[in-house]
Amino acid sequence: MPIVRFTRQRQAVLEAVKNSREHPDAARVFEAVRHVVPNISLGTVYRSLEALADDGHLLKLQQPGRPTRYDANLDGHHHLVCDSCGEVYDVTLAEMPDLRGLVQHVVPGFEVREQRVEFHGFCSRCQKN
Amino acid sequence: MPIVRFTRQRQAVLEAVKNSREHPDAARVFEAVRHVVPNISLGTVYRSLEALADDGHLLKLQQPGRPTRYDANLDGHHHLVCDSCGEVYDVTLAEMPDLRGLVQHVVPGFEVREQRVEFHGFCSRCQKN
DNA sequence: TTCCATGCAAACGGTTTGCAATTCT
DNA sequence: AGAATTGCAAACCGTTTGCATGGAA
Repeated sequence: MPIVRFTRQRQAVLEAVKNSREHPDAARVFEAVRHVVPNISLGTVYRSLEALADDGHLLKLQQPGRPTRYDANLDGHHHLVCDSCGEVYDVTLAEMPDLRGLVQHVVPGFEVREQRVEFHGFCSRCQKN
Repeated sequence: MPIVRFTRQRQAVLEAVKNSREHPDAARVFEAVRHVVPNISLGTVYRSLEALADDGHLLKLQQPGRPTRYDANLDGHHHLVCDSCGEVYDVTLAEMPDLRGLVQHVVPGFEVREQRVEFHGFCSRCQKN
């Protein structure tokens, strides 16, 4: 379902994600947006993020077991996830081999659309544990 | 915390995952285990799965937005995820390039432990939508 | 003047947790 | 006798949804 009305709320939500240097989740976006649209509701933030992601304005960054984060950086890039604090870093890689061919034939009839490479580990801050 | 007592419940939970041809989630394991340990509780199933995964007896297969699935196949393998029905297929790849080196230097001090490649798409059944 | 979008609050679903009772491969 | 583990139920937390109101096209 495409966005029909680009309302004040949705603009503010999009701006909030763009202006954030991290990859904020709904709660953080809510915090930030309240300063612009004081009586916005959390439900609207969720619906706006969903709509903006569906429309390709945002990237949905789903971390299992953690709140979904959103990313306004639309370039093809990969993610470096700290397994301790959950922080997600963007990683732009010049050369990422296309691995889809390796898999294509394994499960008959499966249509491989996308490969997702995530690198996991511990950021410098969390290594001190 | 390592498993100290390998109780009837935990054995049954482990067996249930091993005997399942799919990658069952806690609810499915609960179903299966009740036939063996009738009055086991769902909480215990969760705690057993967690403990078994921590101990390396099971692999935790977290799909964002979907219930966590468990995998008794401990060989290094990758996953092929149907974005429509959520089914997860194991994929054993003879040659998987090590991509960690590409990333190592991007975020200073980050210790890259693991690379996770997931292939997403649609299984043959779901393509008929 | 539509009907899409919002605010609110309640519901949802998977998972976790507090606690007293049980059990000890 | 001590400590790990269990069953039970309630709490948790991120997210979704129903519904009446509001506002953009």
